[in-house]
Amino acid sequence: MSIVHLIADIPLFHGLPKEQIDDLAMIVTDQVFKKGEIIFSESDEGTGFYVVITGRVKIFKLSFEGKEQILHIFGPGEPFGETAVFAGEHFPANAEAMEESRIFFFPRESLIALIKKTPSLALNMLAILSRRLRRFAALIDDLSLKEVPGRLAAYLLYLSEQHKGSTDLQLAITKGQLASLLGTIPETLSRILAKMTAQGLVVSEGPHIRILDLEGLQVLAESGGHL
Amino acid sequence: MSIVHLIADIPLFHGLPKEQIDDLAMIVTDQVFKKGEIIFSESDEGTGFYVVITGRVKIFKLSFEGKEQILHIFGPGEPFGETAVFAGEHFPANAEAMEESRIFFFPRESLIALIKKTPSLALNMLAILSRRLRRFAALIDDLSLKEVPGRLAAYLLYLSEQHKGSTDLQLAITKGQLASLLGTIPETLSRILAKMTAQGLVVSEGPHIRILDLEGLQVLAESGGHL
DNA sequence: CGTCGACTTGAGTTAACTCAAATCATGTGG
DNA sequence: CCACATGATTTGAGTTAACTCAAGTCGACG
Repeated sequence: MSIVHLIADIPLFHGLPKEQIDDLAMIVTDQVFKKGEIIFSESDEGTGFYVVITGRVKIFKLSFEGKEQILHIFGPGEPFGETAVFAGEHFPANAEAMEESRIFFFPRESLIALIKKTPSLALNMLAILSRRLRRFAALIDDLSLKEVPGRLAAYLLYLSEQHKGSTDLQLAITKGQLASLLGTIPETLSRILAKMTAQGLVVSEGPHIRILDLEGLQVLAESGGHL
Repeated sequence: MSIVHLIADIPLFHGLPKEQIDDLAMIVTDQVFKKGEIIFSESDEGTGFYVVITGRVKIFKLSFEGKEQILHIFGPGEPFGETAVFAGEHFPANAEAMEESRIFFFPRESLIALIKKTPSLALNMLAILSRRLRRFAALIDDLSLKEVPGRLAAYLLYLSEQHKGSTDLQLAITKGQLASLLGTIPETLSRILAKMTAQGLVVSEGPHIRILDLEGLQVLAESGGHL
């Protein structure tokens, strides 16, 4: 597929006139990152923003001792690194390709110029940032006010919703990564899954998890999460 | 001061032509909330956004058991509740006046219409949301990867920077609220302050905290925080 | 002076952590 | 096709930071 079509397919740019898409195609940088490659680091200067075309990218923070907290996992069509364009000089977190990924990079000035010309793009961008703020608020809520079982239950319910309410879930990430996403470590996650299984809430076999007691999980997620 | 001047003084609206300020003045709702009054709750529909004119407002989440996590404390000139305008139907958290506060309310449609007309406003708004995302990322980092002493140290250093590097700090909030801001409880905060005092890092007398060992605090904040 | 809220301190409990080791799946080179 | 290296996951044992509950202190204000 041509660069122009790939850009036009990015939800952020939906509805843009052809001319401006062409402009974007002129200035885009097309890159491929291998699995595990760092796209940018926390201290790097943010000279532009990125969009995932294929593959997956994780945005994460690292503690002093090396423990990681995943903030986002982005897939095709999703932009990342935009806050550096609008707010500051450096990126607030690290970005790494979780698998071989094709990434488009757009320099800062062109995005700002484009937004000035295109109100609908500004509103798209505002909507995206607002949704992320909302997700962050939920994550803070979870980290601060819920225990790990509650977070896991909430996550499983979220996955279930994504799949139209299916109770047959396939993890797209490893359990270690899930642990990092939930703000815990693999050992703890493993133990809690074992407990949930013992209580008949779920069945877990490798990356496949089946929800047995949807209501039970809901109670767990809402009540802060004591198993 | 007139409504028009008050609106023109809001940083978000800086640089707007007089005509549009007048438009805003026509549609603004001017409200006063007493200390402790709820401005909106998590489940409320977000039909617009707010700006603090005088006083202070806290944005917070509540756990099932009633523990609170403060997400923001906003003062004069700062907007809040905007994410509901761009992203969703309901507010993602609760808002309460921490003291008697004068609050302006702007309905959703007028803000969106204004942004369509005014690219610089869009960029202002994007910058504000980006800065908040950044702050949230830092908070998530703290909650997930640092222990309470590290968070407290980081907060004290932040306060010191706000006051041009002064080591004489005056808390603008109660220690209980500080605990909630740091994602802990008053008892824990009290104990940690006592420990820090015992180690000669700070002196704490009521709402007044003096930093004795700036470097020590920096080490504590950066290293995750073991006292 | 008494009450109320804010703060501190003590004692006991626990969720989640660290460290260590065993198990399992996968894939590669011989 | 097998043996071993690699990474993911699980399980066990011990430790700890931070929590809950309870009690007491302190200061401001009516």
